[in-house]
Parts: sequence; structure tokens; C-alpha cells
Amino acid sequence: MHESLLQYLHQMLDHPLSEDEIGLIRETFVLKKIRKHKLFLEEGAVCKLAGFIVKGALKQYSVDETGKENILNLYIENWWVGDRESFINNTPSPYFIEAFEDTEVLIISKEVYIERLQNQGFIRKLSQKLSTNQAFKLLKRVHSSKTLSAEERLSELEKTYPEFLQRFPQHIVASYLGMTKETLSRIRNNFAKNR
Amino acid sequence: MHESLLQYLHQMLDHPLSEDEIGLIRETFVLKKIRKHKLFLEEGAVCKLAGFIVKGALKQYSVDETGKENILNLYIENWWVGDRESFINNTPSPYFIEAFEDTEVLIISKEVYIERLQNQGFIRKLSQKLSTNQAFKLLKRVHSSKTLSAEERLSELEKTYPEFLQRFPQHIVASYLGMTKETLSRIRNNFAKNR
DNA sequence: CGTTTGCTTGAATTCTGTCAAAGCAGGTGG
DNA sequence: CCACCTGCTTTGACAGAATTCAAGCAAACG
Repeated sequence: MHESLLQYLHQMLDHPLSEDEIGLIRETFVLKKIRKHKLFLEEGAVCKLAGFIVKGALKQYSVDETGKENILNLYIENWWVGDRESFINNTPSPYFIEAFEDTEVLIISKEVYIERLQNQGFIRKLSQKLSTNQAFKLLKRVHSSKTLSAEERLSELEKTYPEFLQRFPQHIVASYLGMTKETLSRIRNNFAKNR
Repeated sequence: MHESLLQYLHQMLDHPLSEDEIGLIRETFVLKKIRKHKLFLEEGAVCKLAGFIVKGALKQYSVDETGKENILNLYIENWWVGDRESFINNTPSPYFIEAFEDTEVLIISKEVYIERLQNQGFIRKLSQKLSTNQAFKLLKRVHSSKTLSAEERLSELEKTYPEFLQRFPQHIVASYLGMTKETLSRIRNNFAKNR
């Protein structure tokens, strides 16, 4: 059950893990099942867990005064899930994270992380890489949201994360892309016509 | 002339630097002056320099087919400037970075960075912190751009970076905020009325 | 000075959002 | 096996926010 995580680590750190390190991972990460519609993180709470998704999908969102959900992130297999800022700084998160399907994550608590992993070289390296990559991706998203039309954002998503379009219903993808479900629907239909 | 950088480092790494480390910084970072309107980085080029701004201001932007500038970032004193992704991955940058005033930066080249700094503990720590903080800020920007109106984005900027509004002309700030200069102008006037 | 640069204002336009209704599965329970 | 939900998508009419285009003006610059 830790195989996908181990494989992921192997790939991210371009050198193989030692037996000790592998053992540490196996001991430290425990499987948690989250039923569809159940929360991994609640708005206002401090994110005390980091999770690696073995199976399933989750959505991260905020809720405005009118009760409307705004999807900030979607997560699927082999991704980390959690609110990094809340986790690292122990600050309350402004976001919900909710299982979108029945989901299995390998989790580690903040305490265990500090105690056992924080000082591991390979974890440091991983952590650095994650932050860096996340920053790169986010910068692109900022740029896209400023320069691209709704239509262009969709076709960008089709290139970047085609899985999302199959996996999540349109109204979720629409919100992730920063548009309404109606707009997304119209765009897709025009799209089909123009070919 | 390295004082502001040293002070910055002292503050970012909540422990004082050793004499050796201070010496290393002084030897390694060299001052470069960039005239107003001159480029620090050109679109299509690999960002081979990282710079710490001692004095002045710069803008990072892309140019679309019609020749319109889109401001992605603004930089002022005590900020790092450069395209991190291009610098780290040696990939061509899609952005220009241009001095907006006569500017002085303490620079380090990629080669020197690898040779002398990359393996310093305090630099590793700093680098981790920068990536992490950048990711946090960017996530907020993504969220703002999705959930807030032009007016709300402005008032958020007034809280977060009030300097920007004094330092940069409105059409630059407008582009940074993802709106046109006309919209920004109108918002500010309505703003004034409603009090 | 004349020229550039930045800011404002108005009018028309475009894009996207809102609201409302209807259609279309897929799943559930009778 | 059918009727009925429920969740998701589509469509239309309309409203609203922001952009575009154009003009005018003031201040700064060389």
C-alpha cells in the first residue's frame, strides 16, 4: 500500500532510497480512508495532516457569503493534499478540502513529521522541490488568469491536466478555471462547432 | 553596500550569520547598476542572474501579440529579482524584467551560485523559505483573482503593498492587478465619492 | 517650448455572470 | 421494471462588469 508513495519518492529524488529510508516511510505513513463528501480539512481549522493520495480525488475550495463554492485546487492520485501554509505555520486555513470520491491517503501528522521526518535529508530535498514546483505552477496560473480568455484557459487545461476534464464534473472544472458552469458549457459547444 | 542584504539575511534566518558567512556574502555578491528602461532579463533568454535590490524598482512582464505589456510582478528594495524557474531549470524565460527606475542590485551568477553558495546551509534554508513564501503569496493571488472584483483587488493591494500605489504609475498597477488603467481610474474615483 | 507620459471621462461593445427553465442520465426504491 | 429522485448539463434572455476606442487635459521631461 506504500508502493505508489515509494515509487513517487524514487522519481522525485533522482536517487534510490536506502533500506532504512524505505522502512521509515512504511512505518511513518498510515493509510486513512475518506468517504466521498467527507472533509480532510475544514475552514478555520489548522491543517495538522499532510497526505499522499493513493486512490481517489479531492477538491479544495472556499465558500463565500452567499454560500457559493470556489474551487482553488483539485487533487488526484500521486498528489500531496493539504494546506501547506496552514500546516507549516500552524495558522487556521481559509479552505475546505473534501473527498470528491471515496479516497485513500497516506497521512502523516505534523508532530510525527517534526519528530521523524523533518531532519531527514531526502525529505528536506523533497520539501524544497515541492515548494519550488508549486511556486512555478502557481505563477503560471496567475499569468494565465490575467492574460487568457475563458476559452484559452480551458484549452490550456486540456493540455496540462486532461485528466481533470474526465474525472470531475464540468461545474467543478468551471469553478477551478474561474468561470461559471454555463460559460464552460457554452465554450465547449462552440469549440465543437469550430472544427 | 552589502548592508541591506546582510540585514535582510539576518532577519530571514532567525539566527545571526557567522563572520565567514558574512565575508562570503560580501565577496560573492557584486553591485550592478541598471538604468531606467534597461533590461535585467529579456524574453527568450535564460535567467543567469539572481539579484537583490538595494535601490530602485523593476517590473516583470510579458508582451502579447498586439504588443501589450502584462505586468506579472513588481519589485522594490529588499526583494529578490529574477525568474526563478528559468534560473533553476536553465529554461528560457517568457518574461521581460526591466528597471523602472535607476536601480542597483547585488547580483550573483548561476555559476558562482553553484560553486560557492549552493551548498551553504544558510543559503539552502533561505532558498527553501523563499520558495515556500512565494508559493503562499501566489496561492493568495490565484484565489483573489478568482473571487474578487476589480475594486476588491485594489483594496486588497492597498493593504498588502501600499508602496506600490505610491511608487508606480496607475497604468502599471492596473496591469499588475489584472485590469485596465481606465477601470482602475474609475474605481479610484468612485472610491473617493463613497466616503 | 514642444513632446511625451500619465490620468480622466464618455460612449459603445464584448465577455461573462445571473437567473430560470428544461432536458438528460444514472441510481434507488417500490 | 417502472417511476422518481438527484446531480449534472444545456439553453435562452437579460444584466452587469470590465474592455475598447477616442478624446482631452495636466504635469513632467528634455
